[in-house]
Amino acid sequence: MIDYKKHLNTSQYEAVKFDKGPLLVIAGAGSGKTRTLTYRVARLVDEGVPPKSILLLTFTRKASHEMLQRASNLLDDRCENVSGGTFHSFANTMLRRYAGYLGYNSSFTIIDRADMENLIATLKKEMRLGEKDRSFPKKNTMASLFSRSINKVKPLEDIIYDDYPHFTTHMDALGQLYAAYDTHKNRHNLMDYDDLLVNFHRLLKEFPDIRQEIASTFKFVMVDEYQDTNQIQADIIYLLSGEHGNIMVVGDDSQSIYAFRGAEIRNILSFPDCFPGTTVIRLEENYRSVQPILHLTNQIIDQAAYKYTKTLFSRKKGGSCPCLMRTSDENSQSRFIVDKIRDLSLQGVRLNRIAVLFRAGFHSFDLEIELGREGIPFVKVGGFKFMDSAHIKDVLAHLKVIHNPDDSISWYRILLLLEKVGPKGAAQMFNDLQKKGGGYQGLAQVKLRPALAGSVERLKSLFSVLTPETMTIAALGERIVDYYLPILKNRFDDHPRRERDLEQLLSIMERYGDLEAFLTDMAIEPPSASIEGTFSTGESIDESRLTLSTIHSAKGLEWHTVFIIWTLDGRFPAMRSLHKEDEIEEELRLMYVAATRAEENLFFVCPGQAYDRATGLILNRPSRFLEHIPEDALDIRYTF
DNA sequence: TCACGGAATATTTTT
DNA sequence: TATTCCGTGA
Repeated sequence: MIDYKKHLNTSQYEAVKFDKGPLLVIAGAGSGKTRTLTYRVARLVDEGVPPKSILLLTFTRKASHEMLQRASNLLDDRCENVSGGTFHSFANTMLRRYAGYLGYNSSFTIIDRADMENLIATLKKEMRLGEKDRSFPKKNTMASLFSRSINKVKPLEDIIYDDYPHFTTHMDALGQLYAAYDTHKNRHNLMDYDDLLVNFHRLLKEFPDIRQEIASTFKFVMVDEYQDTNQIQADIIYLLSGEHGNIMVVGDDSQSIYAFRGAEIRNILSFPDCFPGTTVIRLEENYRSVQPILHLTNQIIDQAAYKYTKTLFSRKKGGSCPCLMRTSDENSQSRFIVDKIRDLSLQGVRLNRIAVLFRAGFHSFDLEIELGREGIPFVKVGGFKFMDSAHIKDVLAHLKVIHNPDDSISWYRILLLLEKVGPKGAAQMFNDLQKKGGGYQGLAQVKLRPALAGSVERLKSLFSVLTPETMTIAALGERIVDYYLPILKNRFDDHPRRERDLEQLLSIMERYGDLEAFLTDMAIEPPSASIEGTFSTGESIDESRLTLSTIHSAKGLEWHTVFIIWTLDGRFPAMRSLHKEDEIEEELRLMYVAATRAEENLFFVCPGQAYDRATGLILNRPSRFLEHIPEDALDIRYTF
């Protein structure tokens, strides 16, 4: 028997014991949110609710894994069978089953952000839009624009007018591109991340009996990080649980920092209106930080205009006052941190208990150089992704066309690898191959210029030996890698390292028996960024490294000592957010998230002045979020 | 039409 | 840092 009362505080216990109906848990930073969800899952299963009928939705695979793992440890293995996962993976599962209803084939391919961008860029070129126009948005920006329009459920025009007014001149072209992008996906059986949600939502909305079927399977619905849900996700939740109303959502409005991706803080703020009769429980005891840090973070978040009021408190005694350190310039900021880290090491604080956080990836460049010079080992998180590297994508493309022969993106990628084949050539060949019936049978019949014959022959013979019916995935992968190695060596100077990555990929393939499952996982639940082999060249994978991270990537984590750099007004909050009220609010919440990562020591660092290229202004004041904090909460010092 | 080199440029990113 | 875009020569 689990002794719930003993392991939980009063509010946590109340949430865990809560039975039926809508429940909103406002879980402050470090207040045991995961613990509460975990215990509730265990409790339900413990009391005989079939695990399959519990749906637990999260934003990351890691979070969902961790919770079910911990629930299993509490109770038993039954907890592993709880339904759910990430929103995207759940949507995917349902869509594979019902794709036909939406005019899709169930072997659709999921395309990632890079694929999305490349497809848009190719279409732009084909349609000859914005040629040689420097003011035309970059592919990255276009992808954001389109995605934003979907996630905010707003027409593209509104997005452009409101958020990207400098692109209004390109309105028509962008509209055409958007339409072309959409048609292309439909025609080639492709779905991007947004489509997974949108189409699942459509399925529930447009086919009531299917909704009924799905909704009746899940008697208890739980959602983690509710403040990060967007409109579509909230609608999905409503459609799934509106009828029985057994819905528990957990989140912290003060930590909503994904509005730029469509997250709607309104979802959590107005949850009680959506589900009448909602019980609200607040978790306000913080188990992470010492009281002086909470004293400060409470004051930071007090400046927010819209929020659920809550005041975090801690029983952790001691700790010193957080400090704002003003330095002369960027480099002295870096040197301050290096010195301080030296001090801390002498006091016995290990490097992996320290983090430096910043607003944007490039804010740490100078520091990285300084750390390198001083020989202080560090990891920068959020940067490089295993799955994004070209060589991995190249190999995967060959598998993808086996599963979905219409996958134009992968075909392009494959064909572009051939010598003397560029964008034009690839487009031509892909067209021909589709006319001949598509897929690799189509490829076999394509007639070619003699100059190309050689390399294409090799590709044809590769496909002729790839027989998914009789071969394991790893075996397919091996053939493909054999074929690909010469290309790899030709293209990349650092091929030895990349070759090792491919070995890794092959060993991941060993774990799968089903091609579709493998490809889906690689798209929406890829292996974590720091795959072994990428870092471990000789030296042991010593976990004693300093962490450098964007604040976004630091959410949910904690360290003994935290430095927040570039807390200069104009950098943080960023210049571009200053004229929009809700964007400033989000910057404030971001500052709050950053500061609440610290357990014992918290330093804000602010270089004396910096030039802002975009506006031509000299920035020289500390962040406005820190300016009005009384002296007893924030200690201001100078290192000139 | 392709391949390559150099210059310019930059929010944040769970899927 | 690293990615993207453009101009050049083959």
